[in-house]
Amino acid sequence: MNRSYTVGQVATLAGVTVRTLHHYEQIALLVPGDRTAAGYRQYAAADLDRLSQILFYRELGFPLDEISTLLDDPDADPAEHLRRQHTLLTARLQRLQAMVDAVTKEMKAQMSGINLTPEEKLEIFGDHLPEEYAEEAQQRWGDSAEWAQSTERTARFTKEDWIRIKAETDELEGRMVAALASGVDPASTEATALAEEHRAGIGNFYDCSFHMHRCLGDMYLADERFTKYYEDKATGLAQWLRDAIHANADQHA
Amino acid sequence: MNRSYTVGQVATLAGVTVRTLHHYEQIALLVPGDRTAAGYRQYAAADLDRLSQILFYRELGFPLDEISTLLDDPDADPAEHLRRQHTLLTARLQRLQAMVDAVTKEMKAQMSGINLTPEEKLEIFGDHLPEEYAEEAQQRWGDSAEWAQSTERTARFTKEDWIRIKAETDELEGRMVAALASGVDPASTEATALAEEHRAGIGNFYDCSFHMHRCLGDMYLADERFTKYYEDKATGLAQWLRDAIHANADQHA
DNA sequence: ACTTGACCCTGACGCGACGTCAGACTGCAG
DNA sequence: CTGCAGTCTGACGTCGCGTCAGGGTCAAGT
Repeated sequence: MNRSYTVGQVATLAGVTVRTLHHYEQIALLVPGDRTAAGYRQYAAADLDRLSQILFYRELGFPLDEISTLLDDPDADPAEHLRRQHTLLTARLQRLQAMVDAVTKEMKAQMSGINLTPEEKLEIFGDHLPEEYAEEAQQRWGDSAEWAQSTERTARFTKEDWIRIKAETDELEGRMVAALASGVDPASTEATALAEEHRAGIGNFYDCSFHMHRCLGDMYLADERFTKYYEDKATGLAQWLRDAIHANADQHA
Repeated sequence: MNRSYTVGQVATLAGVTVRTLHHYEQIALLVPGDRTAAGYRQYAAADLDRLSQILFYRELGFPLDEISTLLDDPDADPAEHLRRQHTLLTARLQRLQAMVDAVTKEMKAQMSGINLTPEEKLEIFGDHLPEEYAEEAQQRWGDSAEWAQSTERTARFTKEDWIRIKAETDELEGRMVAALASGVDPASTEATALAEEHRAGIGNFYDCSFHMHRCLGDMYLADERFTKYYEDKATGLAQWLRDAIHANADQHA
């Protein structure tokens, strides 16, 4: 019965350095269950167990303090962790797959003598935040028909498409800000026209029904990241847009 | 013709901060082609191109100075980079896949009430160096019959098997060190007996012919990592073992 | 012409996650 | 009882930036 392990043993088992284990104890991430009379750390099986979890999340890029809170969360049963880990991994797999695709695409392009523009190359790595959004979005809506439509359409987007869409969106949002600033009622025809333009813009990605548009509008208030996006443009814009969307949908009911 | 970009533009395009670009210039990793009269950085298309490469290798965990040497290598045509990137990516994909497998395995185990030992859990993350070896090994020998045999056999290894094999290897290498230290001629029967034991040990993983054993022995000298492994045990051991292996193979020719 | 606000510059310090000594103690093998 | 490998606790170093501070620049609006 191998009951406990020394730092060195744990280190070699886990493929980390002794210093790392010292560090993990200092920040109270992994405190060995016991000590010998001479002060030697004694790691128990449960400690190794925890360490494996730590290393897992670490490999996925989590900061150590977040790992702490994750693992010390009292209402997180092991199965919960496993499920989370599984989804995290599949997300990473998709990201990697995207990188593979990008590289193969560039290989093809190079072989046929075409040179991609730097913007095109950067698109893969560039949209890191949108990329994270995409991961989560897929977890939420990955099985919806709209999602499939969106990925299908965006796959055919050229660089010019992206630039155009970005410009259109910016311009539209600018007019919304102006409308809000000059006190336009979200229920007014001017506002609902803007909302309808918004819905049309989404049509670039997938067919957005009025009902779905309502849901989106609600989410702009419910999800703080969307809220922040709009509130950063103008305070009250998230609410205003949501109301305009609903008014527009009412009109078309 | 959008000829040059400001830091901010590059930053948003690439999804990094301005500070990062400043940093990359400080360490001479990415120096913008030009500056305006006022001292503003002006990034050209080639700079963006280089940045995308940088971000690629960075995402795969390369330290920045290594990226420098990689990208500044004069005899590395773009196609070379693309090939390297592709292989790196597929390697990572396999690693991730292994993690996925491990997690699913643990999920299964948990559902059936069996609890894996911490050692088993750590094996996935623990062997990080061996893991990297494995990646490269697969790139080198991934299509050989021996590789298939090896993965097939190791897949059936239990924890006890690993411990036993490790112990056996350590013990054998200890006797080799002793033989070398006491001046045993690598061509002597004592040395060839050790070499034969070494070959038998490899038999744990795959059937190792004398010819293949020769190749392995040569590689211990050719590949610096293997060399280091043996030289760390005793200076001259790599050469000694290689000679003993060849002498043993000669004997059985 | 003037202001304003967004963007840019150069230091310089801070931080997370360890690496890497130094100096001293411990445990076990021969 | 003498090595020598393993362990201990500070403490400083490193890498890849984040985050101010203090000051110049640029395009737009008035």
